[in-house]
Amino acid sequence: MQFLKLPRLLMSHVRRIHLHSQPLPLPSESTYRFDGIDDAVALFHRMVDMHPLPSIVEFTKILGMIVKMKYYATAINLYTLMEYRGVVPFTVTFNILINCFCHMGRMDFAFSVMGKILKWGCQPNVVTFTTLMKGLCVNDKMLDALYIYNEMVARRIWFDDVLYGTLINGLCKSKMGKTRAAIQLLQNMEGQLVKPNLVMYNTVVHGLCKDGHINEARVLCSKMIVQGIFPNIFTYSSLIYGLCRAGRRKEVRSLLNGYCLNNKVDEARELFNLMIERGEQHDVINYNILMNGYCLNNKVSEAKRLFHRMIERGEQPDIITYTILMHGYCLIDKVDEARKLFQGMIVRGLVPDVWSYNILIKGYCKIERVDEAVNLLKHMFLKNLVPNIITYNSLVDGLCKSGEILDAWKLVDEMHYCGQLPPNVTTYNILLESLCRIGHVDKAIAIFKHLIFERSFAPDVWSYNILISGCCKNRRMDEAMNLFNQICFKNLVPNIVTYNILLDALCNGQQLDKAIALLIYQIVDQGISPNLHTYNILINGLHKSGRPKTAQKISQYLFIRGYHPDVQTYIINELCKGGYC
DNA sequence: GTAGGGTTAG
Repeated sequence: MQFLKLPRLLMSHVRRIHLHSQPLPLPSESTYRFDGIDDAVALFHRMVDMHPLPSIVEFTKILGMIVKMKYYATAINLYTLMEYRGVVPFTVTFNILINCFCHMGRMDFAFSVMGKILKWGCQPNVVTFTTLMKGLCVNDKMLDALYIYNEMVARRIWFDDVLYGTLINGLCKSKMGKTRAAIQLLQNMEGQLVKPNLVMYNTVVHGLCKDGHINEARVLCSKMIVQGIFPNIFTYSSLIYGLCRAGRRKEVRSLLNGYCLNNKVDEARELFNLMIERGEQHDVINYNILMNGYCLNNKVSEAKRLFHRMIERGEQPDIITYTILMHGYCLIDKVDEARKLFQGMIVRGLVPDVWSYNILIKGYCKIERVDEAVNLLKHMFLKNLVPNIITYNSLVDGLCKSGEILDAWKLVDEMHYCGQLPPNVTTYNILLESLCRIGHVDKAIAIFKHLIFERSFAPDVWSYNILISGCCKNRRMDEAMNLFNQICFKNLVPNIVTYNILLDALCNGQQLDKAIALLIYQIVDQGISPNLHTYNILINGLHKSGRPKTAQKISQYLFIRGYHPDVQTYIINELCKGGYC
């Protein structure tokens, strides 16, 4: 009866094989080569019909190859058939099965195979646990990884290098930001038989660089070198990437008009040059990382010079190189320059993708040339490129900023009713922000409620920030506080931007003591880091109200808690000391 | 026997 439970897909294979295939002997040397999945499935079916049955090793080999072809569901179905026909599986077969479930995101089934392993009298081994661990990491269930650890300890299974590698990679990539746990793991390995390797170090170095901890990354590199493990192209790439990012603090950029005083992109360049001088292997990716660093730090001309140098040296720019440069030009509103690069890319035989179109569309929208953006959208359709949500959101934003809010709504309604690419929270936030910007806060709040009821709109903290800011600007503090309280009811957490909006409103309303209380009892107490805006709002507010001493006290209060004021606050404080304020 | 990990860019 179990046969009836086999999926239809498998049944069709079964029927086909019985009707058309002649029994063929197994390849004698037990190495298989398949033209495609059908070929592999056909052989598997012939095998389950043989008398006597081939060994489990042969079945397992084929299952392994099917998994390599990424046909996970097929492998599971074939396993079921095999088991039904009386072939006795062993640990390796089960490991393959677990891998399939992990790839399909079915961790529950993957764990249930553990029960199966024991039922068949087999023992799980380090591969079993590594496979489960990888599945947990990929499916973002890092907390359950502890289970694996406990089970391995209980069963006295030693960690090998693959297991360590899996765990380190999982920790660095986890959404919970567990890079420090990965560093700890590297340290723990010091006394073990299994030694950390270059890839493990590179994974952690990149994790640190990605999170902006460039100095820690450098320390780790030094440790690595002491242990006789030398950096390679990946290590350099991550460090250059990290340095480029370190010089780029969003709030510093916006406040200091693009002049970054703590710019590390020059250090990134030095490292890049060093890498080349040392004769290290380098490629288009290294150039792209540095070019992007220049672009994001408002040094597009430097990026362009690097682009020419790259071509002179015979390195071929790719689609990402062009997109990076186009983005750099769009950031400084030189969209025509970006367009020239776009054309240049096509002349070189490169095919623009959705991403490169999106950069240009966003660029045109930003400089309020929405017609050009719409033309590009039409181009995309002609080229059979499918626009994504970013394409549409850029257009919606462009239409709003050009004052064509009705057209923007029309587009969003089309997205909603068409259903192929429904609007997301960002789309609606763009619309809400446009309404608040032109002072239609009542309308924004009404639409906000309507969207929640009618379109199952799930607002995020940004949706609330937009509305709260709208209320504050219109001196409607009660409504702003009401919305602020709603955030927690929705299981959302206010962020530093939410607080900055409220602080700004309180300072503007001369309610400085309330602002200070908010800083001390809500922001700092809840462990939220104040940013440069927080300092400026409060320190400026206190100075403007003639309370420079309180301003200094607040600075000190934050300083001793590890929050350091930034350049702008420092300048303001210095100016005030000199009596310029 | 045979299964498991791994590093860089928009």
